[in-house]
Amino acid sequence: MSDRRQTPGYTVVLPHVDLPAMEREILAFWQDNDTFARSLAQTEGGEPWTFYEGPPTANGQPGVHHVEARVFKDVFPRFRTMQGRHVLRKAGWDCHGLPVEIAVEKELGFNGKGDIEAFGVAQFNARCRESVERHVGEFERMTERMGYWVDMSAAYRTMDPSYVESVWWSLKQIFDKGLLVQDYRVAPYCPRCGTGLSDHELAQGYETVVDPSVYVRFPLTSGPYAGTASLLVWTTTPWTLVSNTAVAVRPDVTYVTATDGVETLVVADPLVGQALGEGWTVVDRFAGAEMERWRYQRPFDLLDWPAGADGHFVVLADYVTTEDGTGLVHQSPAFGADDLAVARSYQLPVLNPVKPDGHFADDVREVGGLFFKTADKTLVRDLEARGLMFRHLAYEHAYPHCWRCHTALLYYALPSWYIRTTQVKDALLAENEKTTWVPENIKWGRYGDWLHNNIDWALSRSRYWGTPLPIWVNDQDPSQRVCVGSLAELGELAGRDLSGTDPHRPFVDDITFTKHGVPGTFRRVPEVIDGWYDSGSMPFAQWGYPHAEGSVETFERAFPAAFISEAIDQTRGWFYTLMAVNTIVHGRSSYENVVCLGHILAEDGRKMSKHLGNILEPIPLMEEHGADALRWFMAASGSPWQMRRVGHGVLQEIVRKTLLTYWNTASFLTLYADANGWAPGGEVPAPAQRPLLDRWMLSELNRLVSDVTAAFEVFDTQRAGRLLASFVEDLSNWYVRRSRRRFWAGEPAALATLHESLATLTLLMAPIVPFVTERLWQDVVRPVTHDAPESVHLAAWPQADGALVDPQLREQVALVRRLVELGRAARAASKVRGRQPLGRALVGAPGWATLPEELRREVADELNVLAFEPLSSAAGELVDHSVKGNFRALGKRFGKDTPTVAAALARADAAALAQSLRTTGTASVLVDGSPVTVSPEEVVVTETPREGWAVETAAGETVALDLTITPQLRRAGLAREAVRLVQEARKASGFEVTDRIALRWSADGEAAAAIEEHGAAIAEEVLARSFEKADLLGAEGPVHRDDGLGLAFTLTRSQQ
RNA sequence: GGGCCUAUAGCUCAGUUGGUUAGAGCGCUGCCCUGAUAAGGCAGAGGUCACAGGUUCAAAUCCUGUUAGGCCCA
Repeated sequence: MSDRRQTPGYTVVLPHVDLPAMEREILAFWQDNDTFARSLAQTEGGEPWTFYEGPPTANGQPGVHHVEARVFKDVFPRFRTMQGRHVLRKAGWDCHGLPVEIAVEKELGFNGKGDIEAFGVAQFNARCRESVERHVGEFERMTERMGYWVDMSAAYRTMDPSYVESVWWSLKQIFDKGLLVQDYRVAPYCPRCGTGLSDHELAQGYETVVDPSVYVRFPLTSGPYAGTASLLVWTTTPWTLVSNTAVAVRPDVTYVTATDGVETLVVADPLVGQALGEGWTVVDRFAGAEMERWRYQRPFDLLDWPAGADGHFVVLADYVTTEDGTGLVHQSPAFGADDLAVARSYQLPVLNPVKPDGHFADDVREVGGLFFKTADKTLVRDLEARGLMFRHLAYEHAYPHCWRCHTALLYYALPSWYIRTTQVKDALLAENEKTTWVPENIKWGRYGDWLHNNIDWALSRSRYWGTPLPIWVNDQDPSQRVCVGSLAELGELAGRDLSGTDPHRPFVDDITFTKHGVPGTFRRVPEVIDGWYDSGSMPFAQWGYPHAEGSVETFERAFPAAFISEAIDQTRGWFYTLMAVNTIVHGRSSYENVVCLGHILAEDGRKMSKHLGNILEPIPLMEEHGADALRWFMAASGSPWQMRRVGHGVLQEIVRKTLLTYWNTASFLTLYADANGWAPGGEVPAPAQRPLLDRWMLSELNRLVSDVTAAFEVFDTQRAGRLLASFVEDLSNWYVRRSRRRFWAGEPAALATLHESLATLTLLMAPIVPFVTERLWQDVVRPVTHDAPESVHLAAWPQADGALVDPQLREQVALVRRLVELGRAARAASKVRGRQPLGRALVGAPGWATLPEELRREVADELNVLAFEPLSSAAGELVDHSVKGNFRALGKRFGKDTPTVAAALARADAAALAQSLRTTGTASVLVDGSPVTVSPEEVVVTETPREGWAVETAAGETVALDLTITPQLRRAGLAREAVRLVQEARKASGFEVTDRIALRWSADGEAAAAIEEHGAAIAEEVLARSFEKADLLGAEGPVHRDDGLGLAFTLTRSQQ
């Protein structure tokens, strides 16, 4: 690989590293050694842990948000693989759908379906296919660079014939169950272009227009007001009154009858004034629910009502509002989605007198042949002539128009194919019940709510690039329909070999067949299906199930998935279709655990968009900071299930705080192991024989193993990341820092402890940051471990050794670190620099008395003090005591008397109380005149010395420093000062940390005395072979001087 | 209009089963330390924990409502 120094032991890790360059080397290493495939081969016999890849739509460039889900799709499979599970990872690409078509239309400069038809569907679809293949390449590069291990060579593509045939097979299952049906669907529709519009298209075409606003009387013919009152109905589309079917009211709204003395009208109570104006008196009030099925006389009699069909009565609907109009909404199911839904629930007919070109059918009386909008005038005149018009105004509002030709759109019922998911709603809810959602609230919230409000799945699309709906209809008797489950089956029906036929439009459109003895020809319906159905079919279609050889076995082994993960927008998308398709086809959902991620925002908190210019592209981002940094961010920064901002700042911080700290700890290990010729495997004391600090580190390590494992088991990468980061911090900034001298000396226990910690840490971090852990595995673990696997990703997940976990030691080291913090604060406040040794410190803290001497020395060392005395040993009159209640403990025992007891404690004689607690373990206070006994856990006693000390105290713990500096202490301080100057000079002269030196020095007075007194110690500390006082006049090499200390010296590299 | 999420320091975010000085990192200022580190330590500035009620001896935490932002659906 690069210029690394090989030694018999470790490969020395240099402190400075170019992480992105290192990652490229690792990618080559994995490729050369086929590591991913080996990890699968190695776990072949293991219990499967099934993962499904939700196929990204291969449309447009991959973005940073694609990295997010892909990190999760990689972390858990890597984790499970290390645990010995067999985790198949088959890539997939979603190829069909409107987004692809729109992108191609844009490339070709097209302007709608007419252009596509003129261009030719075959050529158009070929362009779509080409576009998909182009974008798949970009996704593959991003996937590769980020280290997402997924088998792209065997990727499923939803446009592949075997995939399409498998989807056909599943549709046939649904068709045979009677759940795939044709019905009407109301959608925005342009009568001039003859096409439906998507929501996206709709949004860009609103124009302000003036429409008639009419209030029309519908005389009641049944119910309590039959013949005496009329419903008052408001609409801005008089032309839809021709096909009026019902009037909707809201069941929980109060309605009234009101009269002006001449007539009586029914309106919603809140709208009486607004709808009727002045001069009306309310006669009666009733709930909307009471009005159900009151019949009325329909406004126009221009259409023949279908024989046997009901209609023209009041229906109940929750979508009715009392914001405008009259609270009574005219229903025309062919021209409103809400109307259609209501009509379905009341089994009302769908009458559509308007032809697809926007003109009334010729056989409609009076307005036959008129354009729908033009008919308004005629109809309004007619209503006025018959006395049904209550009020007629001009109404200005935004109305959707075709963005291409500016024709007013109409909401129009088009025949459409549905899957009756409402009929399997209970099964879906039951499947959801069995599913584990992360985060949990999605299950009952966003997703559960969606299931509860389930509506039938509108499956068909009047488009070109999609899985063709495999239904052939008899052109003479449309009730005869055949759903085809494969090309072979179609070939049999058509009487010719169709294998090798592209199962897309227009090729399948050309295939027709007849049935013996049945008049008419079967022709395919023109629609393709929703691309979401394709992706929902992936559990079986990715194997070509059931047609492809071996697909049945493969499918059954890998169904359902243990784990899937996508962003939150997939609740209504893939999470739903995956559950819905498989619940209908296979009788159960296809996943057990689902991790649902929040969205990724730009650094400015907004969505990334070209328009805003705040896009971060994934590959450049990874080339700048490294894929590991981006992966760590995705897995562990903030809450992955909430939306998060990504930017350079946060990635730099991850690199500096976590990845480089980890790296440099390894670098430190190899530096001193190399310097001392040490490698693991030799004589090393057993953990129990090692110093307490080592045992503490190993205790933390084994805790970490179980905690991180537990976090991964419940898919909590955030927690795993926090645990790992704080371990790295402890290892580097406490364990290594505190143990430096032992490393300089090459002490096996220290080196072994650090090695063991790093080796295990590397395994634990491998799923999240596979690159840097691989590098260190190769340099720090593999060369010194005779049976080490070739890659960290082929290694087994570590097991915690509970015997090494020592909770008491954990507490004690935590105390040590708190005391060090207090001591440092005291020093900072006293302005005595850390290099100046102090004679003694007083410590007052629960737990100090039992703290092992070894750990007390840690405190002494950090604070540079020579000795300790317990605060409590100082005579009472030198120490102030204060006592405070521990509310947490008191609250449990005293409940609502807690404040009283706390107040009593605060009033009590603190010194006596402390004394009693110290000697007898309990103390007594008077609460409301009666004595109450408290334990040490229930009070916080703080002891502070009165005078002459530098004191810091917190939460009942005190450190006090004796600031008296004797001449002896001063000389020791000067010696330390001299050491620092020499070390600085060593560094400035570019010496290696292991170089021996010859030192010549000169000084006067106290400095000279200090250096002579501590000469041997100084020499040892700075690795001086020779250490002599000399006249430096005319000395060779540069003379280092420090005027403050009055010291001058030269140093030269000593040979051996 | 409905469902869900979010609101804590200038910024990014922690904050366990409610417990009395609300934390960390980044950034800023000053000082200190340095035989690994792009590091580290101490101190300072910076908070009415969105708002209003309620429950409780005790609320950032539980409940209700409001406001603002986001996502999805109508």
